[in-house]
Amino acid sequence: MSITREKILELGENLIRTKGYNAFSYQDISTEMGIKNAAVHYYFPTKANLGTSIVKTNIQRFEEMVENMHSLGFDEWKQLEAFIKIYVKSRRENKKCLVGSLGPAYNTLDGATQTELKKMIDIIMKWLTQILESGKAKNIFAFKEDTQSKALAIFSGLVASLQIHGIVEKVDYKTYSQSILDNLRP
Amino acid sequence: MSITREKILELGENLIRTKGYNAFSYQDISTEMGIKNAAVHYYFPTKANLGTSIVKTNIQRFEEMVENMHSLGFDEWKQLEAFIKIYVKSRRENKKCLVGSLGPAYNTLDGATQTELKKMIDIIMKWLTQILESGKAKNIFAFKEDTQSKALAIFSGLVASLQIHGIVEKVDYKTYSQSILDNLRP
DNA sequence: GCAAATATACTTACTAATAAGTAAAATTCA
DNA sequence: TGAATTTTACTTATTAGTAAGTATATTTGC
Repeated sequence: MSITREKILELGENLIRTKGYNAFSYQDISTEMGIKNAAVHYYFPTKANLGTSIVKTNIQRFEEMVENMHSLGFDEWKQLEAFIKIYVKSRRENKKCLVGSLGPAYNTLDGATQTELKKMIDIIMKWLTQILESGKAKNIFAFKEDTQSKALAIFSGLVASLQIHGIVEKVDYKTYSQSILDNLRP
Repeated sequence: MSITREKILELGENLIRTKGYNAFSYQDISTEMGIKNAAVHYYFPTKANLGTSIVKTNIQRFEEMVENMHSLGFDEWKQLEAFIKIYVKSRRENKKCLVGSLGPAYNTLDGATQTELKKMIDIIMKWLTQILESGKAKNIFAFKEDTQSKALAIFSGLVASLQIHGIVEKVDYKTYSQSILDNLRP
């Protein structure tokens, strides 16, 4: 795959995660890369196309991580820990996550982008629910709510706390993210 | 206060909460109201001005609600329940909350709007922390995490679950929001 | 091996639409 | 009347998107 294409995807993702989908333009990308905006259109004919590709790339990245964790024999605790680490890293880099960035703009997104975002959330939620379920069975996790609600609470908590932390620094993010795990301890 | 001004504020807030700050225009408001875009500029010279006013209105609304709950003698449980109800209502109306809508666009907002949004989050977080703290002391609530983290978890959970629920309907929102309270039961 | 054809990776130079914002005139209302 | 409100008629800037052209590789046919 082309290096230019890859760089556009990377820059586009960063722009979405720092300014939001409707606040970034092809000019932002082209200027940063020292190319013309038509060159960006060469790789991604429309902005919707670029947006969809960015979400697709993220789904792939997540699925590769899960596969990787399985092949490394990670247990449920270690898997959840690794997932939380993605958010700790995002916080450190002052970036929101893709779901939190695109979520509020959902109604303005192209149909294809909406479908991919929906798919992404679905994949993450399914994985998280399954991890919590089997972790509970093995007595690695303990919680009283139903698994779906617990999964949504954890995921939502990570997504929005990233946004809130980007605005007010109330609690240390590391402390907060650690409390998620502590709270699941049997 | 002018009825036109009030209607602009209301419409603006709805637009932010359904499309996001950077996706709505003065045209959206003026067309909907059957006036010209210059008339909107008469009340709110700039978009930043309108955005700031919308956040300020929301702060006021929240503070009035808290005052009202105090004068009605609501205990900590009832207060938290009332706060959660705001989110259940938003979900029913298919709207995100202001914090969740403006959060991802924070870096693109005007300085004054940023300040107000920061203030709003601060007020909500302080109130929530205090409710949890005194509720715990009275044995109305029980939780093991530190109060700040718990407050952030609850607030973040409400904010982002609204966004996620607007995209995928995994869990019934009522069930989810109920689990927040159930989880705090001693 | 080499010329012709074609694909790749762009640039130049636009267009059409929409954005925020403004100055001045017209209207409404008290 | 005079102040508040709203329209008319703009400007300026930016946006996504496109048509046409170019240099450089790469492939294909002979």
